[in-house]
Amino acid sequence: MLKLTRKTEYALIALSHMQRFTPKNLISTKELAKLYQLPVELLAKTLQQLAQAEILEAVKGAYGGYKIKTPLEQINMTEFFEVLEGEVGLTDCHTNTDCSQKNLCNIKTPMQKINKKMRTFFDEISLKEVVGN
Amino acid sequence: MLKLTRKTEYALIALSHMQRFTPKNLISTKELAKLYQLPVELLAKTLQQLAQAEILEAVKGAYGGYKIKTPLEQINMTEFFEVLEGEVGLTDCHTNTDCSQKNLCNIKTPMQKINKKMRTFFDEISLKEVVGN
DNA sequence: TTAAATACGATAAATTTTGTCGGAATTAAA
DNA sequence: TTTAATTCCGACAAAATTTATCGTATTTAA
Ligand code: SF4
Ligand code: SF4
Repeated sequence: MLKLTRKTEYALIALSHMQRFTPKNLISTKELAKLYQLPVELLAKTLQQLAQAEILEAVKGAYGGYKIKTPLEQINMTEFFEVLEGEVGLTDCHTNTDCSQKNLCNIKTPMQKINKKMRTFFDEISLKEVVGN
Repeated sequence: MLKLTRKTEYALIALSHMQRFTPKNLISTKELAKLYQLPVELLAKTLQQLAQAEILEAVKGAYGGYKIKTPLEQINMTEFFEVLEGEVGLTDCHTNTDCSQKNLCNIKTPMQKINKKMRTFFDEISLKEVVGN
C-alpha cells in the first residue's frame, strides 16, 4: 500500500542515469540493465512506455537506444505515475465501476477530496526533483 | 500502486459509521458487516487491530462490540495507515534490507526526501477529515 | 449454562506484480 | 546485401501480496 511498483522504480533509476550521464547521447536498455542489475525485459517495456509518452526519445536499430526527450523539470509526478500505472488516487470509485460497496459506501465523498489533494501533492513534485542531481 | 487496501477502506467505513451513528454506543463486527456488505472475518481482524492501537475500545462477550476510543481529530493518516499497513513511504529502503538494487541504486537519497514529504502530507490529514461528517 | 461477542492463528483463493519468452520491425555498419 | 544490435509488442509463467475463509479459544451478559 502506497508503495511504488518495481517498474516505476526502474524507470526512475533509468531516468536518473540518463539525466546525469547521457543527457545528449543514447543509451540502450541492455546497458542500463547491466549497470543497475535490472531485469532487461521489464526495463525494456518500461522504457517503451516512457517513449510512447514522449518522456524519452527512442532510436531503433543497431546503435540505437533512448535519451530524455522532455526536460524532467517539465514533468510532474502525477503525470509520470499515470504513464506507468493507472490514475493517481487512494481509491478508484470514479473510474472503476466494479466496487461492490459503491452504493452503501459512506466514505466516497471525503475520499474524492483526499484523492484530489494527493494529486495536487504529486503535481507539485517534478520528476527532476525525484531523480535527484 | 498508491491505492488503499480493502482492509483500510473497511476500517474507514466502519469508523465513519461509528462516528456518525454510534459514538457513545457499542456496535458489533457482525452488524457493521451486514450494514455495509463487508466480509465479516476480515472486518473483524481489522477492528481488532484498531482496538490494539487504542483507536477503538473493544468490549468482549455477549452484547459487546466496539466504539471509538480516541477522538478521530487526534489521529492523523500516517498513524492510521501504519496501524493497518506497514510504514508510510513510496519505498522501503530504510526498513527493508532485501532490496537487491540497494548498492547500485541512484535514487535512494532523493526518495528519502519524497518519503518524508509524503509522511508530512498524511500527518496533516486527520482521520476525522477522511471519515467525513 | 448458554449465546453472542472479541481474539488469534492457520490456510486457501484471488488478484496483482514481476519476470520471461518468442518473434517482428528497424537500421547502422560490415 | 547481409548481419548484428536494437526497439517494439503480445502472450505467458512465476512470485508475491492481498483478500477471504475456517477453526478454535476466551470473555461475559443474561
Ligand atoms: S466506493 Fe467506497 S469502498 Fe468503493 S472504492 Fe470508493 S471509497 Fe472505496
Ligand atoms: S534502494 Fe533504490 S531500488 Fe531499492 S527500495 Fe530504495 S529506492 Fe527502491
